[in-house]
Amino acid sequence: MNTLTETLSILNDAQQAAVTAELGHHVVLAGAGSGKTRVLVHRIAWLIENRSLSPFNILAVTFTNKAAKEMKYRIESMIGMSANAMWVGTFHGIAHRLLRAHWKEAGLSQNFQILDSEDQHRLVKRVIRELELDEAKWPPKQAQWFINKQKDKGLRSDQTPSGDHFQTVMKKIYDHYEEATQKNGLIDFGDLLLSAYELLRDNPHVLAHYQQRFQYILIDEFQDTNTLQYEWLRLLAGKTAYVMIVGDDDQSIYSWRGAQVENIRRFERDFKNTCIIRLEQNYRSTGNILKAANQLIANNNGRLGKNLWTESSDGDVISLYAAFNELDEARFIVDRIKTWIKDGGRPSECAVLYRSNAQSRILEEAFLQAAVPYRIYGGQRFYERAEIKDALAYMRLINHRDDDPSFERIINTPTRGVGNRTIEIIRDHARTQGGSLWHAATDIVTEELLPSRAHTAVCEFIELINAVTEHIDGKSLAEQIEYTIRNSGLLTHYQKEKTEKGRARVENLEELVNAAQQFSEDDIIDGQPILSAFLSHAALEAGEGQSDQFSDCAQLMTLHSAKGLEFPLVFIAGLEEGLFPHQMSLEEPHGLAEERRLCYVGMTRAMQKLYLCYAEVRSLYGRERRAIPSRFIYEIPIECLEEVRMRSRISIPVSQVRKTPSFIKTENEGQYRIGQAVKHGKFGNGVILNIEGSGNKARLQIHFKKTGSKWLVAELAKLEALS
DNA sequence: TCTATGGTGATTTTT
DNA sequence: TCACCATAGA
Repeated sequence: MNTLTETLSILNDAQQAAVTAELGHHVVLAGAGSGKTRVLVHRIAWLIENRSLSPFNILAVTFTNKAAKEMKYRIESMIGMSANAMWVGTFHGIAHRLLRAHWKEAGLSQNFQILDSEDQHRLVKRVIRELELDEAKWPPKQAQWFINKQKDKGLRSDQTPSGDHFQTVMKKIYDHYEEATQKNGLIDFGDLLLSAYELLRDNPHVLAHYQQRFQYILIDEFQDTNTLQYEWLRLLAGKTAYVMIVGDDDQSIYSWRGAQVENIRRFERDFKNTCIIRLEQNYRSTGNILKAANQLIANNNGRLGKNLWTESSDGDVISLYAAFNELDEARFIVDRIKTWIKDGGRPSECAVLYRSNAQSRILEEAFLQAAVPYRIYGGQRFYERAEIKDALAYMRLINHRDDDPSFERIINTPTRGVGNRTIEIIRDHARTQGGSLWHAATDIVTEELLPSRAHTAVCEFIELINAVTEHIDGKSLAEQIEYTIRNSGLLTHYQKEKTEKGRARVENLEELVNAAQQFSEDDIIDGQPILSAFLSHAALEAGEGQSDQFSDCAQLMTLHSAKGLEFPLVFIAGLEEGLFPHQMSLEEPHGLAEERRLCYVGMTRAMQKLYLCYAEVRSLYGRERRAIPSRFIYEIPIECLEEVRMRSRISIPVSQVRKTPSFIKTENEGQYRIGQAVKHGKFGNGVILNIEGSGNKARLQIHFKKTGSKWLVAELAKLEALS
């Protein structure tokens, strides 16, 4: 296999060590831009060619579909054969596959459907209403968050501790939610993982089968794994599989959705004789950018330790622009991008990164005004659009009559005279008689329990679904969908909307038929009926946000969505206290450290040139506020920075601002630790957010449940430690 | 069933 | 400020 030996020689020592490491457990600490994917792909190829492992015995897990696809593609082009026997996928995708194959052992119905987060939100809302709870007091969002958090920890509703009133109510909502999903054969994202975990845990023969099969397991972005994913891995790996995890603790930016960086350390403990390999040579950024990023991240405590270096030159210094306000900031950025393009660069080589989506609007306007092509990442994805979800709800109901959320979604979409009152009657009937909404509706119709107009409307709906079901039988997937959207009245409904939006919706529906056409040729999943497979695909892979993804545009996105990407020219906008680091994060234990990692991720996206921007005045929620430059700016070595001055405006030189770094705080740990729960005589319970100094002289920033954040002197505060 | 109005509250996102 | 919601009224 010449290709492999040849390409091996272009890898650096650390990369080669990772690729050719003898079978065992490995942690690969892969810094930003250190060629992580390349190592993963080579490793797999090496295992197949030099250790004669069959692709069949390898499992590779990623977090996003995009990463999974890329990995699979690169492996196939490297080993020169199809890697279909190998399982490469996301945690959710693999869990889904397991559950389809073993639905019976997992206690699911054969045609279980996947709820995406919007579906989940609706269902939680429905449950809260049914429990007659005040929605203002018990926001569905919060309940949804609670439920997902429990599932991330591996807890079913009956396993969640009921403590105070809040816990008790949440638990009750979770309980009813779980009942509803089970009754309707539905499974949410968290449930996919949890059920897959329980499947392996409770079925020794299933577990043994997969343990025997997967002799080698690779997991990418390990810093993003949550408790449940970790336990699942432990279970699946058993005592025999070798596991290689790849990750970077400095790029852990998802702790707020359950990711546990500590899993990297746990791995070293739980998997015996683990060998650590560090990839520290960076192939992406210039020396200055790297030096600045290294220095910044050095302010965090408890790192696994890693220092990126590069062979490339220092390059340009980082430019810092103090904008007068956010408009000025946006104009400046667009102006510099215009210059970049004028000098022969491409728009797509430029990225503007920001902390919160709200910042994108002003930027967008500036791009529009200057006629520079741009694209905003994120936003609504294809399979999440209302019209697409409507169409899919029809398909789901056709596929499975007991899918209540789908029933509710389309019973009156397009409007067909089934009002709230009627739906309420159907719900009531379903509740008292048991069974699904569809079942209740057919009951009500045969027993003629409705006023005549509503009766006809419901009758027509039932007949419509039945007729469509019958008619599309035996047709191809695309034909099925096309027939359904045409005959359900959905297409006509959107065609009637004369707005630009309406036109786009019609186009999207047509695109859906197109997607179905392509699907039937590509993806065939383990004997699952094609429609069912397509519906799962739609839920698991929401698709790209925008259609013009390949055109040459400047890229606008949040710092979070920039992870994994790289651009020659990068701007980080809004480096201001309260915005970045965000106020909300400052009120959370370890929040600041994560914000700093986010900044690190942002900076390390830049290959050639990095701009940092902040506004001296920023309007937020309609109020103009004086902004303080972000502490992150001061954490960058001054020799890497150069302040940009614009025309007539006067800005404060960095050196001068630097004299008053009053907000720079160290996180020295002493008797107290960050995240610790404490009790104060007057303020009640709180959590330590920040520590300055040490011992009794230390000042503690504590976030109290009742009164918010306060700085207190440890000696005087008389705190009682709770944990 | 559609539209107007007012109250609310406002990070980060993948599956 | 603005977008999202729920509810009221035509």
